[in-house]
Amino acid sequence: MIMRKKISREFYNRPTLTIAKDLLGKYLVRKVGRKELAAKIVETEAYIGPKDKAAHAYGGKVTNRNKVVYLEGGHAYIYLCYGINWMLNLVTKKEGIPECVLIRAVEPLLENYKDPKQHIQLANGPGKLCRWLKLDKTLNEEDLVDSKKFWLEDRGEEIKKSQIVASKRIGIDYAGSWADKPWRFYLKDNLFVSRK
DNA sequence: CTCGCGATATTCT
DNA sequence: GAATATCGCGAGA
Repeated sequence: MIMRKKISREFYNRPTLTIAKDLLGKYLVRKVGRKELAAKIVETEAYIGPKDKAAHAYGGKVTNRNKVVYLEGGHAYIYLCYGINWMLNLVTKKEGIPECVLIRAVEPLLENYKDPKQHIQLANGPGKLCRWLKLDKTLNEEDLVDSKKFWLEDRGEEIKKSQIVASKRIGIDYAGSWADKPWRFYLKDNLFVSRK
């Protein structure tokens, strides 16, 4: 018997760095037609609002793209990067505070698979996990607390503090000293994280 | 194995 | 017009 508890609004109304760490070991559930895809989160990055040069909301600016980040915690912020890859973010904190957590890698839950190597390759990167979960702009601005298509679950997995590794974020060298913040978190020794 | 680069579309200057 | 929170391929070592 697997415990399946949908994550509620309160979860998202806490400090963003805390949420980024707590998300490890939680599950994303995505409903496509009759099928349900589930994947365990193994890697995240925090983006802290107006003061974080690497964040889209740096300086408190609002654009058509990033306005979703200003919504109440629990919404999905999905946008296109490099014209090809969708990125999944979870909005945190109250309305008006533009903070979010980028989901960088997940472990797909599969009943059977032939090649373990392929299994790992399915979702070990922010663009790939969106492809696997069939996430695109139609899911942007989706409220994950209410949604019937896409939400998060706690399946009772406990992650010990010693299993969480903090490191620098990836792909944001343009952000100067902000690029050095240890705001990327992943599960130690997990094969599904995007990079070592 | 590592490295370099092109794809491709949305956004901002 | 330039930049971008990436990916996958192909060349070379």
